[in-house]
Parts: sequence; structure tokens; C-alpha cells
Amino acid sequence: MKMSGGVEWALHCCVVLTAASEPVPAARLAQLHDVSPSYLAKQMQALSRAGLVQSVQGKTGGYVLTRGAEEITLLDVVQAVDGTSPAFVCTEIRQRGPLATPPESCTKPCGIARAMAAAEGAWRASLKATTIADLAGSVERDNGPGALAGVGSWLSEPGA
Amino acid sequence: MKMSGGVEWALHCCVVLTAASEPVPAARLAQLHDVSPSYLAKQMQALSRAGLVQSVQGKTGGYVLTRGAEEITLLDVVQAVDGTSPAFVCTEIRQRGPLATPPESCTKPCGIARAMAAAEGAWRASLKATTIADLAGSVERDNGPGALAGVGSWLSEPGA
DNA sequence: GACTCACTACTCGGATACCTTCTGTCCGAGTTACTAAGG
DNA sequence: CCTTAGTAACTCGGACAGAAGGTATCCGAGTAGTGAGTC
Repeated sequence: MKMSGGVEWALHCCVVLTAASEPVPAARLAQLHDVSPSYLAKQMQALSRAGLVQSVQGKTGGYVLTRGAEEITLLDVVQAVDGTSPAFVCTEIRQRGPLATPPESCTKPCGIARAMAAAEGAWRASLKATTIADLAGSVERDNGPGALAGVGSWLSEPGA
Repeated sequence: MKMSGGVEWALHCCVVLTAASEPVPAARLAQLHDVSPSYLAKQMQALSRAGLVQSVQGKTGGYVLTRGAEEITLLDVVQAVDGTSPAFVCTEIRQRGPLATPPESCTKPCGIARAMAAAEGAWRASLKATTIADLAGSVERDNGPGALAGVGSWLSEPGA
């Protein structure tokens, strides 16, 4: 089980966008993080499709958060990039083989599927409890106050 | 993010092995579930490597659980088949780019990594709280008492 | 001086190759039960 | 009848192809800003 590496990039980008007051191009975000511009663009497209960020076209275009950072949860970002389908998929093998359970007895998911779904539910609940604003706060706490402001001003500077 | 499909097979096999009193060959387990024998053998090898089941060679060989069903958690099985590495891997992109955080300031994981680790911790805790014995109990509850006993006797019958 | 228009440069968006990982399969090494012969 | 050697069948275990999804990339469609030309 492995999560798409783009999730990390997308999360960092969302935190960074918190400090921006104008649209930020994907290329500039890639430059800031020193990652592939083309691939990061793909992740931003996913965020745009999910409605978390809004794309602005044209010369001074870029991406902007559509809502306040405290209204975007980690789960939103993860699901936007990595998809909403659960990691565990029950293939109903109980209905196969010589001792198959008849379909009429399968009104609810089997115990295994229920347990796995519960675990994923706990995972999602944990992700939903944290917002981008919380992450921004942790950055300020870790790197000192004003760290995000510095990033915000760097984003406004003309690119090197 | 997608979990290996073999996890489902392995879990079902562990539950089934609860009802067996003698070693069960992988081929017979595959026959019971109507899945690829070769591939299921691969999953059983993973369980054996993790020490959850013991392999018995020879003519009447097969696999046996090494401990009581109440001492094997879902997490044990999932990690045996799917690996122990976490789904989210922090690549420390905060240490890259023009505004990189100096390494001496990175004594602890960044906020994003901490939040993702917390979510996976919740996931693992949920999986750890359920045992194979619990699953066996849910089978008896769903399919009626004696269901597992029937499977156990089928396993003992000479294969068709 | 103000307005209009065409142009340029920059943006996003989706369609296109490459590569790692998962899926599925095969054959060889080793062990056990069985059979038959001999004492 | 018991012992013993040999045989045969069945088991696991790891090494080998094929397919799918993630990774990385590129080029086209569209839009905002810019400058010249005109009234």
C-alpha cells in the first residue's frame, strides 16, 4: 500500500497558498519546492477539479484557494489527489467456491470488509480533524513566526 | 492508494485455518475460495515469513496457525502481506528549494508528516483492536453457528 | 489625451511515453507416507 | 510378523513473465496585459 507522492506536494502547496494574496502559477510553486513543474501541475489540476483551488488564466494567472484554510481538511486534499475509492476492496470471495454463501444471505458486508472499513473510517476521521490552517499554524510554531509571510513575499517577487 | 488484493485472501485464509485441526495445503485453500492457487501460495509464503502460520512439508503438509486466533490481529496479517512501510512517506521537500529550511532546524518531522502519521496510527490502532477470533465470531453470527465447523470438515475431506 | 484594436507572453488543461510495483505463473528442492521385499 | 530400504507423490519456496497504475513530460487552447495606431 503506497500513497501517491503527489499528496505531499499538494499539501505543501495548499499551506503555501495560505500566505499568497494573488494567484500563484504552478511553475512558481514547483520552483519553490524544487520539484518537477509538469508533474506538480498535474496535482494542481486535481485540486482544481475537486474545487479546492480555483485556476486563474492569463498572464497574471495561477491558483488561489477557494475557501479559508480552516475550511479545507487534509482529507479533502488527499482524496482530491489520491482518489476517493477505499484502499481495501471486498471482492466477495465468500460467494465463490464450493462452499459459497448464497447471495440472499449477503445483505451486509462480511466481517472482514466491516473491520477494514472501520479502520479506514478512523483514518479518514483523523485526516478530517486537521485543516490546512492547523498545518500553517504548525509551520509558524516550528520555523518561527513570520515564516509563512516570508514565503508569501517571495511568491510575489519576480522569478529569478 | 490501493491495498494489495492478496490481503483479503490472506484474511479469509486465516479465518478458515481457525476451523482446521490439521495442516491445510495452499492449493486446497485456493480451491475453497476459487482463486489462483499459485498466487495464493505467494500470500501464504508471506504469512509464513512473518511467523503467523507455520508451513509443514511433505505429503500431508500444509499451513497451520502458529498461535491462537485471538492472538493474531488484523494488523499482523495486513503488514505481513502488504508490508510494514507507511503509505505516506515524507521526502523532506521543506529542505529543498530557494527557501529551504536548514537541516539543523529539522529535528522533528514537519507538521504534514506528523498529521499523516497520526492518521495512519489511528488506522493501525483500529486494525490492531480486531483479531482473527473476532472475525471467526462474526462469521458464526452472520452465517449461523456451525458454519466454520462445516468448512473445517470440508477441508479434511479428500479433494474432488 | 483617450479610446480601440491587434499582438505577445503567459497561464491552465488534457493527451502522450516511461517506469516501478503488483499480479499471476512456473519449476525445482525437500519431506513424508506408502509399498514391497527381506529377515 | 516385524524391520528396512526404496519409491513415489505431494508439499513449500523462490525465480520468472505480463499487466496495471503511478510518474514524468510535452504541446495545444485560452486569457490577461501591453503597445501602437487612430480619433
